[in-house]
Amino acid sequence: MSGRGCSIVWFRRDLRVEDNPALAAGVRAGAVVAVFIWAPEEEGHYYPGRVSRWWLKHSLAYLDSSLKSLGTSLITKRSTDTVSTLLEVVKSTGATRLFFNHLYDPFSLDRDHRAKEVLTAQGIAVRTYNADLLYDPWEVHDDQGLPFTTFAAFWERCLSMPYDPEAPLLPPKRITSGDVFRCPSDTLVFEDESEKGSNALLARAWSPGWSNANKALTTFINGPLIEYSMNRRKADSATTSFLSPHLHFGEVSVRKVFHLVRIKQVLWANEGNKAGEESVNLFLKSIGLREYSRYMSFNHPHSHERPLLGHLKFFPWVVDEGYFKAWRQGRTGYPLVDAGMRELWATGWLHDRIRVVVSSFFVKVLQLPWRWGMKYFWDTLLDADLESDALGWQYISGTLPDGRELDRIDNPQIKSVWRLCPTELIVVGAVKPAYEFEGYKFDPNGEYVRRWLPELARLPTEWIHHPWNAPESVLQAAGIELGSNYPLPIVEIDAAKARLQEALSEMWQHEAASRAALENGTEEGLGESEALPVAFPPDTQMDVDVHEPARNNNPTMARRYEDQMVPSMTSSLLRVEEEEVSLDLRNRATDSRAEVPTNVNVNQEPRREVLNQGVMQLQAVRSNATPPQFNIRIGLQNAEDSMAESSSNSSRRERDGGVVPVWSPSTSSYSEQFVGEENGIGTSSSFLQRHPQSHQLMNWRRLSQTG
DNA sequence: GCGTTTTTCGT
DNA sequence: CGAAAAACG
Repeated sequence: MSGRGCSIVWFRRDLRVEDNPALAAGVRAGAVVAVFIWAPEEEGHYYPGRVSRWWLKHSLAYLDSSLKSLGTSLITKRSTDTVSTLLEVVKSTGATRLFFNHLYDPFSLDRDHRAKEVLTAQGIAVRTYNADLLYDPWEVHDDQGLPFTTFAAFWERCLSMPYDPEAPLLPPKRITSGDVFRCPSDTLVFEDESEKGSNALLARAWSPGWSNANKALTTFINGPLIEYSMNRRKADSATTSFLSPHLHFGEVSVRKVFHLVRIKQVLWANEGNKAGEESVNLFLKSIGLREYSRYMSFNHPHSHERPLLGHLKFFPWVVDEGYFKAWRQGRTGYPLVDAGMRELWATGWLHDRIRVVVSSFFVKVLQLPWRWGMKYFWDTLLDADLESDALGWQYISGTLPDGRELDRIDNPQIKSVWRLCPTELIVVGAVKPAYEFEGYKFDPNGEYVRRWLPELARLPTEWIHHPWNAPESVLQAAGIELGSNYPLPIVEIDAAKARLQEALSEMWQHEAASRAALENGTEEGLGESEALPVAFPPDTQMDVDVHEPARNNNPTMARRYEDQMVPSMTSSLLRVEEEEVSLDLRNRATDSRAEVPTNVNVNQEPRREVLNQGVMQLQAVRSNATPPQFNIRIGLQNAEDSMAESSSNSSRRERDGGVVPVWSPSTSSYSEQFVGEENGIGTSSSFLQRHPQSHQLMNWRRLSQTG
């Protein structure tokens, strides 16, 4: 593979030189031009937030200096069209090969697919690799070759695959630089003047860059990991790994994390250290959730905008921007929620447990549309990650096949103890006032609340999580005047509970009506247009500050059935409306599909729908009649690859980078149908028990029909 | 100790 | 809600 021309190594969210298969392949092939392309407008509404861009800026600088010490440097390009920019880079450097690592978010799946097609058509050899996951999504499936729909089963399989995840690669010793001088870098601007001040503080707490990521990993493994199972629920303990932003940008490979952690586990197991072993399992589970988020995103490319189970689209969301604002500012009147929201705003960071608290409060108490919350997380979290956050919010909203349901209100009658969903806010037990509020579980001494809500700092612990119950004298002594320097609860919990039940019964009513309509064939019966997910509205319409409604505790407030509207919080840098994009893409995909190179032996069915390559493979695996097939294969392969390919089976390895995850935008109709199918379900769990396979079957059948 | 009841917890 | 763990007697 060496010889004429150099290789482009296209860096994206794999900003490291160690265990970077694309870089390693480039180095193996000869001279390398490393390039990073900044085209955030392509991410649609998910233009990275301020802190995320701050991280990226520093991570890129770090990568550049690492590459320089190895013999080349990082070319940076500003672009509004990544694929044509790639093409330019190829032309100007005379490259003949392109290497990059897989991403699994819907934007990347589509863009990478196009990149591969376009460059392959230009005679460029495109090779891609798994660098982000233990296993590529299409490697993990059940015995029938179908993707898992529950996390537990998925993760169990991951941990018992017939082959281990790849061992991490060492960094290259030296990189032969391609003709980088023929391809000048653009200066990338990641923060504007107004953001610099806020960003200045970040550097005190965080150090982006791949070798800092390694340091964080080592620190964690040698320190807090062993206590992980004990401490994981404390809101402010420094016992998490703090790896998530590093992992998001690929500064450290998850496979390296996995291997090192596993080694520790074996060690502790030998010593009979049960707690340590358990800690590792728990930590690995959180790694597994990250894997699962990619898995879900790959198999259900719309999971960042549509509930996976369809009933939620009938939930009457409270569309109240005043609530939304109060939540963002940490002025809901619930100390733990408010402390969390202020920490998020101030630092871009939240402990996982607090994320659950604030997002549950958002969905279940305020009943605001979940996507608003997800968008806010995206804009403010240092480790904002589309797939992980989508999974998290869907989990909270009760729309995952294995998640808990939205309406988990326990035994209201039996014991006059009720909870608004398990771990979240409230556990009432008349007997134990100290544990009346869930806050005490995560923050038993109120230290976390006091840190982030100085106005409550002088309140005794007894009342710190429910100041509205405190006697007036106590409040006075603490210098608190509720409704003045700290808000009264924005929503009474009982009122919220009643409203939630009301909303849920409304949801099921609508859902049943819709199902009935479907069965009668009168599909349009119940305001489908109203209930159908709508894409993002024009920014102005949702601009949060345009019209702030008076804070009303009025129970009859605006409710809407569109859970798809997301206020725009970033200054509008968006290029096009989403519909336009997908329309555009649909055409493009259809047009280009026929042009997929078919000069490769494995590409036996070039005309096959490329809708979801993972699925295609899995079907092949299941039937066992044909080996897995990749409908898109890159042009030039060497003989080894072809042989590996033709002898492949379900447990094949993809070390040598033939596969690019493919998603074509016609999936939009696919997901709609998925949701549509699920509308026929009364409760997801019972349905799944009765028809454990129906998810996949209906799903995949639909898929092949769309072809 | 061990059957029974209570509490916890869940991606 | 239902399984698993803890607490009870």
